[in-house]
Amino acid sequence: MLRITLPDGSSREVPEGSTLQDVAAEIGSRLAKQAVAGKINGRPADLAALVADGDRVEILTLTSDAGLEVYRHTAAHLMAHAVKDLFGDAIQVTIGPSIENGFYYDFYSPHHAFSPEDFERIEGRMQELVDADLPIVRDEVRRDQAVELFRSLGEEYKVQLIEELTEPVVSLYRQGDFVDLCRGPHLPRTGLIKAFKLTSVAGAYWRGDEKNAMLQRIYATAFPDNKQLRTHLARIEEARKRDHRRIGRELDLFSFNEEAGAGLVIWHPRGALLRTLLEDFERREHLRRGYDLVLGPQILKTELWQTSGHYDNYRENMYFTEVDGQSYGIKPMNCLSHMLIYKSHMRSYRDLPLRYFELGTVHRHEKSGVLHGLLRVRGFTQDDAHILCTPEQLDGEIKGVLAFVQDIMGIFGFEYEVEISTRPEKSIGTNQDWELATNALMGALKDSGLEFVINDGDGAFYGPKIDIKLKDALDRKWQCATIQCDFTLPERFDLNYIGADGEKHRPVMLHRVILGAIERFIGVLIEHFAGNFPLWISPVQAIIVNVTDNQAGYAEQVFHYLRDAGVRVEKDLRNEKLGFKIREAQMAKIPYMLVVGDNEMQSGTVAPRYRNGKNLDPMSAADFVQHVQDECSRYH
RNA sequence: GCCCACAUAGCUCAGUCGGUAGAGCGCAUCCUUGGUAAGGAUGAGGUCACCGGUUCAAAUCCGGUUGUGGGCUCCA
Repeated sequence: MLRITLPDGSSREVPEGSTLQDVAAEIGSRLAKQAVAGKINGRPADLAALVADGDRVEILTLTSDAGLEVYRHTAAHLMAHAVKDLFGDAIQVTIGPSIENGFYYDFYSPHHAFSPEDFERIEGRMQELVDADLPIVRDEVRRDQAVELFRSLGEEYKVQLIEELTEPVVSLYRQGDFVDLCRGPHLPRTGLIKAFKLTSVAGAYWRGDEKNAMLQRIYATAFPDNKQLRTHLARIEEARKRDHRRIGRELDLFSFNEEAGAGLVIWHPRGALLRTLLEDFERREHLRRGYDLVLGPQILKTELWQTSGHYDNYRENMYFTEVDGQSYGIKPMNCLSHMLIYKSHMRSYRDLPLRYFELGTVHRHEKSGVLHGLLRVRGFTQDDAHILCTPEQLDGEIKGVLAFVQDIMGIFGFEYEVEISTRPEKSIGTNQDWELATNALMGALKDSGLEFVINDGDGAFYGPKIDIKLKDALDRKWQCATIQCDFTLPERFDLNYIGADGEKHRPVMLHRVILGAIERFIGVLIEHFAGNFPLWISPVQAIIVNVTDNQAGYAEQVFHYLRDAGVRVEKDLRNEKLGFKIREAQMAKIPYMLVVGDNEMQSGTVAPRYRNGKNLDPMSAADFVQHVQDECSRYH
C-alpha cells in the first residue's frame, strides 16, 4: 500500500499502482466523475499518472480555475486536431494555451486565411472528435525522437520549440492520429469536452515578435456545459452594449472623422461639457493638494527635444513642423516646459517639493493598427504633473500621489490593479538611483496597504514606475494612473537646488498622471457607468418636458430659473406626447426628467422623474436646485 | 506597422448571377393637445468611402488609398 496526503492534510492508503483517477474514486464516486486532472506534489498531472508513496495529491475539477484551464487546454488540442484534419499539410500547428475565459491556437497557414465561415466546419469536426470519444494518451520520448517525429510530420514550429527545450525527455499527447508536443496535463478523453465555440480569428506574430512570421490565431471558448457557455456569450453581448464607442454616438458625446484624421477626437457639446466638468474637478483637486497650475506651448523647438532625449528615443512617435527654417516638435509629453519653469529661478531646498500640474494636450503618432475609440488615440490630454523634490522627500511624495489616486478612484468607484515595474536591461542611471527609487515606490505601496504585482524588468529606461490599470466592460485592462521616477531629465536639463549645506544638489523627479489621458478615462468611465453618469458629472442633469403646449411658457420660466441656478438643464417643448418625450430622455440617460403639466403650473412646481423610472414628489424649482446640489455633494 | 475582415441615407442594415438603389428609425411639414419608455399622415435625403482598372454595363469583379473593426506588436 502507498500512503498519500490530501490537500486538507488528511492521509490515505491506496494500493500500489494507483493512478490519480483511482485516488479520486477512492475518495468518492462524485469526485471521480468530476475529476479532470490533478496535482502530485504541487505539479499538475494527468488522471492516468501513477502516485507514489508519500506524495501530496490533489484532484482538480471544473469548479477550480486550474481544472478549467486543463479543460480549455484540451479543447485547444481538440481544435488543432480538427483544423489539422480539415486543412492537413497546408497548415502547421504552433501553440495553443488556455486564456482567461477561453483559449486560442496559433496556426501557420500561408495559403488559407481562416474566416468565420470556416468556424462551423471546424466546430463540426470538433464535435465529431468529441463523439468519437478518443482516448488522450501521454507519451514521453527523447528529445531527438520528438524532433524526428515532428520533422517527419512537417511541423517545423514544433521542431523549433523542442530544440529550444533543455529537458532530455519531452511529453507528447496523442488523440487518434493527432499528436502534439505538450507539457499537459489533459483530460483523459475527448468525449469529456461538452460546450465550445470559436469566437474570432486574428493575426499574431510567432512568439509575439513583429520580426517573425504572422500566424493565424483562432480564439475560442469552452465551458463545462452549454448553459455556462450561453451565459458567457450573453455577458459578452451585454458588454458590447456598453461599448463606449456605441454609447458615445448614442449620447452624442463625440465622434471621429475620416477627413479630420484617425485617432483625433471631435468633442460634441455634451461630450465637451463632460470633459470640462472632469477637468474643473481635477484643477480643484490638484490645488487642494498643493500643486501649481502651469501651462506650456503646444510646439517647442526641435533642439529642445534633442536636449531632452525625446528626439533620439521618441522621434518616430512625434509630429514635426517647420516655419521660417526653424523646426519645431509638437509636444508628445508635457515635461519640457515644466523643466523650463523649474530652471527659470535659482531653487533652494526650501522651495521643494514643487508640483507642476498641467492638463496638457499632447500628440503622438501611434501606429495605425492600435487606435481604438477613445481608449487609444493620437491627440489627448493628460492630467500630468511633475514633482521635483529632494531624495528625502521622495517617499512622502509617492505616498501623496497614491493617496490621491485612491481618493479619485474611490469617487468613481473603479476597480483597478496595481503593478510595479523594475529596472529593465536597457536603462540608464546608477544602481544607487534605481535602488532608492524602486524602494521608495515599493515601500509607499506597502505602507498604503495596496496589493500589487511586480513586473520585473518592465520599467521605463529612465526609471521604475507604478501603473494603475482600470478594467473596461470587456474586462480589458487600461492603464490610467502611473507614477514614474525619472533620472534623466533633471540630469539633461541640469536641474539643481541649493541645499542646507550651501552646495548644489540634483532634485529627484516624479512624473505622474491620475486619470491618465482624459480621453481614455472618459472611455472607461462611459463603459463603467454604461452612460448613466452620476449627477455631478452628467453633462445634462435634467430636462424639462411639458405635457401640452399649454405649459410652454411656464416650462421656459422654470428652465431659465434652473439654468441661472447652475443646473445643467435642457428643455423638450416639442409637440409630442409625454410618453414619447420621456422615452427619448430616458434613452439619452438624462438623470432627471422634470414633468410640467397643468397641475405643476398651478402649484408652481415640477414633477421630477429619475432615470430609473422612480418619481419624486412634486417640488418647487428652488427645492429641486437644492436637491441637485445635495445629490452632487454626496458623490464627492 | 503587421494579419484578417468590413465601408450602401444622419443611425441600424437589406440589395440574388455585374444591368443604374431599398427598409426601419431619425429628420421636415401637416393633423393630433395627449400625465410618465414610441399617436397618425405626407415628404425630403444616397457621386453606394475615395482613386484607378476590367467590362457594352460596376454598389457588385480586380488593384491602390483613406477610415473602421478583431487581434499581434507598442502604449496614457
